[in-house]
Amino acid sequence: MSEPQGGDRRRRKGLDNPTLDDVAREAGVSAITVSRAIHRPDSVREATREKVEAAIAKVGYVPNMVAGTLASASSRFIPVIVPSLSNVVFVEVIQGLQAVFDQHGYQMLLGNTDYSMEREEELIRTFLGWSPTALVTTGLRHREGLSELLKRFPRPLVEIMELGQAVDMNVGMDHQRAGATMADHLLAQGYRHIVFAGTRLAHNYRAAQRYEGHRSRLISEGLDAPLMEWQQDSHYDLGGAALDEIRRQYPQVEAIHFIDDVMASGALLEAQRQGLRVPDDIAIAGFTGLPFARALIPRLTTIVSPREAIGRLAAHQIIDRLEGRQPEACIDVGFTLQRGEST
Amino acid sequence: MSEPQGGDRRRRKGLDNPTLDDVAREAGVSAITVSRAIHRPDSVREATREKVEAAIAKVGYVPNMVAGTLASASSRFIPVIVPSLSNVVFVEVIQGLQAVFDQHGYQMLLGNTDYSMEREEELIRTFLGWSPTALVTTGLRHREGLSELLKRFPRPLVEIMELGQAVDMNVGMDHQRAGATMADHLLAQGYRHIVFAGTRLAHNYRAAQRYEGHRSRLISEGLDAPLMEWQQDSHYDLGGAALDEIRRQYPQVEAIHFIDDVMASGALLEAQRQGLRVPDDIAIAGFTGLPFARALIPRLTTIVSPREAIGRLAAHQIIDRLEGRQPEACIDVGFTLQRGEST
DNA sequence: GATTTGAATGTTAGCGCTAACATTTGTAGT
DNA sequence: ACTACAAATGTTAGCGCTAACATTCAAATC
Repeated sequence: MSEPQGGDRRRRKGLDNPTLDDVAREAGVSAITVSRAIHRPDSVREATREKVEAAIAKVGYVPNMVAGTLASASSRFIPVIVPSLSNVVFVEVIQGLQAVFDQHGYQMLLGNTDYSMEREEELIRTFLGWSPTALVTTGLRHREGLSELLKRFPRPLVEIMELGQAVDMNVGMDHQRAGATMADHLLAQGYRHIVFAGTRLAHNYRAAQRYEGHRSRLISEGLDAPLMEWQQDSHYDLGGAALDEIRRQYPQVEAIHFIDDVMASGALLEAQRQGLRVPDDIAIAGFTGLPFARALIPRLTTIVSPREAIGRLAAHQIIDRLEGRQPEACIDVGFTLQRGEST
Repeated sequence: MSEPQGGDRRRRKGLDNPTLDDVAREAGVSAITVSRAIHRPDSVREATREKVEAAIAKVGYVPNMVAGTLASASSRFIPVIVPSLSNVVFVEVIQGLQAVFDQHGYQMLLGNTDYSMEREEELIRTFLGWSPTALVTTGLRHREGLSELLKRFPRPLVEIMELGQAVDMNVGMDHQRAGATMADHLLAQGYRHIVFAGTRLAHNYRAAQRYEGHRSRLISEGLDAPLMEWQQDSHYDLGGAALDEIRRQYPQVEAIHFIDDVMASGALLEAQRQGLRVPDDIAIAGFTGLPFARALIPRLTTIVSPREAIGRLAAHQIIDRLEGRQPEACIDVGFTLQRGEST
């Protein structure tokens, strides 16, 4: 009765939500005026804007972002690719990114590669179909085809976490130097039998870089730089198990340089459980600077990376670029050796 | 030369990426055939599909998801609204969701409310503009206007974390019962002076429900149920500070029931630092069941909630519904009291 | 009052894709 | 060969919005 039923034989479904046209009709203006009242309120007269706002409220209009994006050829999506969410580091980076993106009205699209470069390429290819405004991905190494694709991406692109030859912009730290710094610290403390304990280094190549830095220092002191590696994700329990295995394999070990604070904390607590004195019987060092690592007794010696800052800085590089400014293209966020009593 | 320059006076920019038409021309078929070859490969002849695939590779076609969504009135987006990413609980829920969504080709849109219901409404309204396939949000309480909007949302909707009167579907646990369970445990251990320590309970009302459960048990034993509350986010250091404040204010305190494992762990470690014996001088209980809480010495008594499972189950409810099955509408994931030596 | 000018609003034509219907092609049965 | 019918492909018309251009309107100037 209310609708001229059947009308044109060919009707599309839609969710029959109210559209711009409905608002326009209600407000007695044209659709484009409604669009302007929403997006650039200064470009319409105040009286018009008020009429439009009332009409929007009355019909319960929710803008269709998909149509807007298609028409304007630019979404407000920014995909963010990280290798893992199990690692707090990336969660904090994401929080930094999100805080800034939120403020500027951009929507993050989260992609998790689980440290697989194939998955990274797959994710990015899909995301490109959403006309993203910019792109954030982790690391400087990609599959060859992806690198090519990224080079052709005509919008801001930030590669985070490490430093080096970036496609576009870059925020991170020098992992090799971080590994070397910790090695120096351990050497300065007088330790000579130092084992590096890592997990999945083939995938987590940034951790492998830390080992490289560590190794080069030990070698240059004429020392061995043994590596113990586990093919599973870092975990507290694994840290405890690692302590045992390492002491069995290298009975004279004096210090263990762990891949991260999770493993190191697990080892530290296991040492206490076994009545080992830390650092006298065994010194333990981590990497990341997690809050609870500083709460442990003894406090864990670790390297603190400004994780949320990486996210914020990356987001700001993008926003700056989008707003026509010239951000620093490569930002070294640095790191800090945080001495605890565990070494 | 190659392009009829100027042609129509009115030309839109676009990113001039190759389109379906370009692929169609290259393959010598129509656009819709290409579309079908991509989305329902079984509906075209094998020879055609191969021609199309070759053409896609040749022109470097990337499907425009925005146009596809507009035309089909359904994206493959599923917004997920959580109150915080600082709390590991939600990170794990998200991982559960993501694992299942990934498998089925849905893209999560992450929204973070920071425990604000205004922000929740704002986020959901925006997300609705993306024609989402389904929706996941945290908690059963929403602003009034939002509840109305959700009731009218014609697609699968899951409210996670707690149990009760849901708009559509629901996965979670009974927080009041969890609080009561821990209170019972503490009472059974013989503690009579028990303090509940919480943070931002007005926002985090699920934690407030745990306190309610705790309180009702203590009251029914004729005991006081004092509450200490801090207006900041849970944190290790705050746990330590809380221990001090509580012992100052309630010198006879025997046990502290903390809002979560982070606070509890901070207190546990601070107790050790001060030479207090746990649980003899002070018993400490948490909530969540974080991995490292079990690594501490003594191990923390806590309540373990199946966090990743909540995510997985919610995602499966959605997928089931989308695929025409009839999932359980309300799933109680339960919880487990995990006894450590801290109580 | 006629003219200029900038601000406010309107008209038109797509953005790139897919639903719905239409047509052609292939395959079997008689 | 001739229908019968399904499978494969094509044609057409939008999805709801905004860019680009066109027009109208109001205030300012002569």
